[in-house]
Amino acid sequence: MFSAGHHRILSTIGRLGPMSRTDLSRVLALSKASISMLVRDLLTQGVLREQALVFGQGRPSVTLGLRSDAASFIGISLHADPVTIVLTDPYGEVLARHLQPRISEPEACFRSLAAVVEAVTREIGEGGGPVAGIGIAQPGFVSRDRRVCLASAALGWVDVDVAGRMGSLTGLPVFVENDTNALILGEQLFGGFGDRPDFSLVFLGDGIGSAHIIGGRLHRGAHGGAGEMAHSPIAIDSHAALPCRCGNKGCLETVASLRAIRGAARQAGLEDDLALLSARAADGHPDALAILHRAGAALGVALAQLVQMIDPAQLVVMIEPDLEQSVFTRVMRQEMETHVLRRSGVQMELVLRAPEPDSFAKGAAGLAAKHYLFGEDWA
Amino acid sequence: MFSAGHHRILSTIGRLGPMSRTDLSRVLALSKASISMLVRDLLTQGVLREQALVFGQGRPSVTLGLRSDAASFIGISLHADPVTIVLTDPYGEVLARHLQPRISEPEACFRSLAAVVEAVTREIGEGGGPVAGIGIAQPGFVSRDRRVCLASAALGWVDVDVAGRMGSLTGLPVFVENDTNALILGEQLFGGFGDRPDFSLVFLGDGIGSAHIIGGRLHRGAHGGAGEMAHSPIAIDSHAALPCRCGNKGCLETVASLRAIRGAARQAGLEDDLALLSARAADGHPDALAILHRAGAALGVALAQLVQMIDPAQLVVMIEPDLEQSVFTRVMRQEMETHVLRRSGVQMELVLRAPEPDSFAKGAAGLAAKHYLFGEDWA
DNA sequence: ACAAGTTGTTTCATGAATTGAAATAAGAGG
DNA sequence: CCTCTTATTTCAATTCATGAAACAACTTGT
Repeated sequence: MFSAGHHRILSTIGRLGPMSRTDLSRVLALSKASISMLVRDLLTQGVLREQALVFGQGRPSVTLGLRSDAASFIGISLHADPVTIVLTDPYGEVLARHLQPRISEPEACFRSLAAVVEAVTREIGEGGGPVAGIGIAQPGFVSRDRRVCLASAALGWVDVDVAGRMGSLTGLPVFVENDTNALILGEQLFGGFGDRPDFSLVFLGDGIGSAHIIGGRLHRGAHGGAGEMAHSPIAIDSHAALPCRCGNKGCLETVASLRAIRGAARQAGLEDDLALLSARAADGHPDALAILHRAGAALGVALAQLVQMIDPAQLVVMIEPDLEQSVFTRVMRQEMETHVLRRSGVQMELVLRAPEPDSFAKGAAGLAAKHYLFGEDWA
Repeated sequence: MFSAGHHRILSTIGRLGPMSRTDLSRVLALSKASISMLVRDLLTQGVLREQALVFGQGRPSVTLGLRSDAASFIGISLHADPVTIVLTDPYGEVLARHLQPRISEPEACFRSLAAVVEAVTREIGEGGGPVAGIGIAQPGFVSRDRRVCLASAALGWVDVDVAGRMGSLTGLPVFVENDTNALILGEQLFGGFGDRPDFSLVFLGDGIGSAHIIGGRLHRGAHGGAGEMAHSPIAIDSHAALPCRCGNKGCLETVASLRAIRGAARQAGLEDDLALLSARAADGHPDALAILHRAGAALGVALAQLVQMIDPAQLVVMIEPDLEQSVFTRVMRQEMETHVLRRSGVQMELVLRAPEPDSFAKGAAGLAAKHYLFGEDWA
């Protein structure tokens, strides 16, 4: 379909936004002649469009952008129950959304998902292009080729050939990825931060996950387990260290996860609702303050360790808006900063971001979009 | 000098060891025709040699190896006082070694180093090829282009154009790198472990440093600060947390560095010698045991965090042989393992390795060797 | 000893990707 | 209307890599 040259152009425009042929020639270090030919192909194929004239000295340049109806992508999140299925355009705009109960038995799960994919594909109207692929985000470990779920505790899956089965049910290319990894890849492609070769993402939910983009590529680790931080021993020597489901004590997850925070609130006789807890803390309720302080401090220490080890240009923390304005975030930030050595003039950017309900599914769609735009070996 | 194709062949043989043309064609996914031509060039240029016949079915294959007299490389370690300067061949074999006092004032330092380089270059006899470049390993931060020392606390340097000055003094290409980074790059090239795309190295000395090879490339971080672990807050809530020179308390360095171990030994009224301390611990001396146990446990926790976050295929810990057989190492390993979640059947390899006196200088020479073998943009 | 089979290496004409230089296009500014 | 500047296209040439076939050098079986 596309040659390597075509993919280089598409991925550049996908990452850096619309630009002229001359810009492309500069960025890609290719001759104007090559760009001219490659762009012509992409225009006739209906993937790019000439979308504006930019006037300066000399002949105006024509900015080239992705056509939003070039192709559509399906993203499926198995991160939580209900399962989310979205259809997006190449910019990550959601064109359609479905929710479904999560089914653990693989075959039944795939059949019900395939039925939704079928329906969504048929529903595409004027605005959307043909579906180019399916991305699936799921908790657990995924094989390096993004086809097989090696192990997922949450789903109870071991060595399930997700891409194979879904592929033969739908006839579309399928890409499977760990949920947090899918999330960061979605951020990378659709997040609108331009081209950041090195950044990390931490997701705070009922569990805690992190993922890293290093040198522009997802870092999956030698065994696909990179980014595990939920069981980092943070409160290890504290006398109050809680036992964790992993068998150790004092894991980050036992203090800072939303589940842990709600649990601590219940134990203290408070409502297990984050908004209420934050409000109580803001009013000065000592137990509420203590719980959020402890959780924020623990996460802050873990973030500091991440920053020291990985040194990302930017750290995106996905956190419930209910917590964002609370003492939790304040303490987290402060604790992180005290434990990060800083060379003068050098600063890492910390970004707080509220997870949207579609975040994981959009990330999953991004997997398919990356394959379409970037080609076979983009990660 | 060499084309990209030539570099691909040289780097493959440098990393994976000698191999036949047909092997190269398989590994590099290039046609036999291309390999044939490229190899011919390298043979006539005296960089490769046909070094053995391997008999199997059919025509025997000719293994191609790097000629050890193809080129020599100079490595300079500013890691500690005395400065070490070595001359190596492309296999990392040390052909000559010089020691010099470390001079802080940049210009004087460069002049004295350049004089040694001059002398070493003249001394090369039969065995060695022409000097192809100089690598410099130094504590502190280095610019992304490996030319400028941005900041080095140990040397007191800020924005010193090391490569520029040394280059004009010697007329050779110069590459500067952080000392721990140079060490891991040396391990990668000369370590004899073949081709490991993902591994990490921790150096335990008076300070503690780590470095990571990710996807076959050094991970330097967005600000060149990746791998910092000396100030990871490990013993953070312990009542015995010691103040650290960084201003915080409970940093890894305050417990596990050799300096800290020796300091703790002195405080306990013991000799500040690692071998003696290990021996005492082996005899059951309670203070010695406590000191080594505490240090080993702290490092073990830090290693666990590293493994969880990065998930390397292999973790090389460079540690004094005096400690290697002691309770320190035993506790370190055990503590690390209890805090690493393991998926069944998946194992990370922990390698203990004694630092040689030339380790840093050899790593530095490796910088120049990589440039020679791999071409401009290898990291 | 000889033929057949297997694998490694080289040769050569071909094709694809990319390029530099020149030509052309489309504006701004006088 | 002319000149200057910058963007884009055209075109012939070059570089790079390739597939197929030839050639080489061994092992194995008879």
